[in-house]
Amino acid sequence: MQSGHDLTMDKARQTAQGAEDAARRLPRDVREKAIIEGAIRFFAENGFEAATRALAKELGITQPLLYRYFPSKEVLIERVYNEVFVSRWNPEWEALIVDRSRPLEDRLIAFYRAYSKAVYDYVWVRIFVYSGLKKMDLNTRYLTIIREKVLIPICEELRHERGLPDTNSLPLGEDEVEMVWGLHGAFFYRAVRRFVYSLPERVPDDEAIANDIRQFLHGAPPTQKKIVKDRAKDRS
Amino acid sequence: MQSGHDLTMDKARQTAQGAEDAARRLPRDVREKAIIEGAIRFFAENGFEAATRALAKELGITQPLLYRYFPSKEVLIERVYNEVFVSRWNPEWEALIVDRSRPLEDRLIAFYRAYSKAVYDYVWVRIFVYSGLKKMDLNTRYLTIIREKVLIPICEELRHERGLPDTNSLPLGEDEVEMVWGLHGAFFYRAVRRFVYSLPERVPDDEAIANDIRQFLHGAPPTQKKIVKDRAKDRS
DNA sequence: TTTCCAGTTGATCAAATGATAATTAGGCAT
DNA sequence: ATGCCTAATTATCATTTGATCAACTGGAAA
Repeated sequence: MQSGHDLTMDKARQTAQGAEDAARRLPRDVREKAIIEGAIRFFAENGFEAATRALAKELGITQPLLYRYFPSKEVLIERVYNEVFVSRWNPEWEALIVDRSRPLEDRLIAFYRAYSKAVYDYVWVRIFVYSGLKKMDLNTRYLTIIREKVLIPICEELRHERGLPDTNSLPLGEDEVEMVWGLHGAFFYRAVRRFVYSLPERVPDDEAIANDIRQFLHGAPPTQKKIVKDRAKDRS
Repeated sequence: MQSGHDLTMDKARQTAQGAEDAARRLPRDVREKAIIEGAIRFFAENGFEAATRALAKELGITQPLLYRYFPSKEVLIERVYNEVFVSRWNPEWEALIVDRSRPLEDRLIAFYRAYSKAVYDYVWVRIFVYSGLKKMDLNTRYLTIIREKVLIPICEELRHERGLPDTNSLPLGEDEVEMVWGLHGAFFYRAVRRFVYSLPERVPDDEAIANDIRQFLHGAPPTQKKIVKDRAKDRS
């Protein structure tokens, strides 16, 4: 098989070998970036237990070269985390949620659509789930931010929207926050279905998200009123 | 440290060593069961890439013994899947959803509470997510069942509830099913938060589930009516 | 051209891993 | 008590894995 191949391949191998060709002898920073981006895709696909040799192969380089750029696999993985998570959170989103010059429905749709552009992403979702299973505090920290910067503000806007007491006179109850976790779950589980369980996207995201929000806002008031009433009773 | 311990430990070690004592020389079927149950907990915690030696240590046995009971690691993992998934689906649940002698709200709350008893479980959730990341068709198959046996029936009940045309005269649209995926996502994401991301259970499950359902049922009609109306228009 | 240096590779190590074979030892039937 | 059957262990193998090091290479500077 492949008889006489070797001679003709010898030339070709230099430009296209393995999955992607990796133009030999790159400047340091270019090669470093190539490794990181390759590592992101590779670990998102195969998990962090996957072998560095396989990563190198996919990059079209040899395995020891990785160690010229990163002192250990662990450090490389750390870099992958940073690259994927740190710069995908846009602080403007926080202001968007509490901008009372617009209807709440518009704000929430705008926020979750914008957020989906950053987060409905193969690499993001899988690396987030992988690191969650590994019990990295990264996830806990991230979800704490979600809670503080997204869910609780939404709770407060909901209170305001319905003319209910603000959170100073009546602190938020866990069940109120849990209610909004429901919205967030509907939103995030869509990405999990697609990127973890490989189910197809059957409804365009923007449409599905708008439905999520409308449904949430229509459904919330009764639950919310009940919760607040119960809490007011408990406190007397 | 531990001076003179060795002598007294010698006896104790026979009954309690490592994490759990593993009473030497068990009958074949008992040991087999012990291995499987240990493997379930072990792989749920550490993922399927984890080493068989670590598993053996946790079981209080030696690693080669595993191979007296299972020809390969892969076969053992297969057994773990079966043990965790096959027998946790209760066909009675399907009947419960479509039992029109009860209010839909009651049925859905009853179903999701019962389902949560089987599925809000450290082992179940983590193994399901692990196998999803590995792209086992197991997950796709399972979620197909969820779709057919749970989500679509709920859609049909919703149509009936609101006096809308049944699915024979107007087939279900993907967006209608997607809407119910939202409920399911709120439900399942609660378990992911707890067992994958290690967030605390802040609201009792039964209560949170009842809120999910009530909110869903209050929020669904407008969305649903809009969807059905749009579809009727498209078909003309 | 020659020198030099940074990018890259091939060879290799030590530890870990899945798996196997030979050996030991516990408990039941006789 | 004795001997047999088989559960369980010890020792070991081949492969894989993260990591290291000396040698090679190609282009820019002298």
